[in-house]
Amino acid sequence: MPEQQSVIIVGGPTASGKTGLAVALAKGHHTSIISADSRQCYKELNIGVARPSKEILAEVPHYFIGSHSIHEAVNANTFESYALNAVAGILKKHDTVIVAGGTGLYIRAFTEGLDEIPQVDKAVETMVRNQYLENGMEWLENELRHNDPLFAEKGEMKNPQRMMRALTVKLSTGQSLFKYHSSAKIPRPFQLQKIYIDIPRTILYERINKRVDEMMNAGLMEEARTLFPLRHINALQTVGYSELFEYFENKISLERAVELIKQNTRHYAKRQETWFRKYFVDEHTMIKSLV
RNA sequence: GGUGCGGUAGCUCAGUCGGUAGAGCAAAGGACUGAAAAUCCUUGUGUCGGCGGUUCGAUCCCGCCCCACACCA
Repeated sequence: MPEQQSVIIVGGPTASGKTGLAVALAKGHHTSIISADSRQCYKELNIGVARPSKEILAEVPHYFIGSHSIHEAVNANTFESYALNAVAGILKKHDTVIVAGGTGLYIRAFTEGLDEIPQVDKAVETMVRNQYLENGMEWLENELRHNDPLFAEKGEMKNPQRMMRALTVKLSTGQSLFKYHSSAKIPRPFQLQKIYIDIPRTILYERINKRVDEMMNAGLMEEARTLFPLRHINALQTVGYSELFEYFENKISLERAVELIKQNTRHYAKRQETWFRKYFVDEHTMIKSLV
């Protein structure tokens, strides 16, 4: 079998040590890293999203770190094309690329592809959102029942985010969101190796708690304060920022905010584990425990 | 020392006009194809502070004790 170019995926929950492992691998293969992280890609976010240090970024070329603005609409689709494009470029000079990150959906979009769904009508999207904010779940439920019975029957009818998306797709394209879905994986022109970092829950939680304290010492509060006026932007619905925004609004104490950042980060890590448990189940996966 | 108010799930508390009890949060599990660090779903047996008494039956009534808080001395 001929030597093939390959992509090494490094996944794991937040604070599990993905950055360290990815950097070591990248150095070993003399190659670059593509971050698969839905928040580290924003140039306005640094401390709170545990972006790799300047030193690390200078040592190993990174993609999708500080590459976008919170004012841009970045999503799984954006990442899929961005990453495929970056990988193609890197593989012209190297045989291996490292893709490391904690956003499961992005990694899957990159390795397996998303189905083609036409661009939705911006005006429709805004209308749906405003109507929901004004009239609530009942309105969303009724609209979906009338316009997209398929989703109403099989979709998550208690999840406003998904419901809004489904309704928007249906109203702008005339077809149910579910009609666009196929479970087909899109083949990629490279071999995949997957590494999952598995750490005992209690140790992971200790690391998270400690890291949050370090972030606060590093100036997370100042970073959040400058972003406070923009707090309604989607990209800022982020653990570490939302809680401090509440503190700035005098809704909770600083002590409570820090406590909540830790707790919400733990929740986040748990959700990542759930996602990855499913994604990393195949013969190409290597489970690596760093403890 | 006296008086008052409490002691119920890991935490905050509700409740049982006496028939062994339930919410929120935490925690755990899960879903998830253009907001994914988001969004959503599922899961609640605990000597109802201790020991006695009354009762067919007490976590609920009575007595004593222990603990916490508040006030008075």
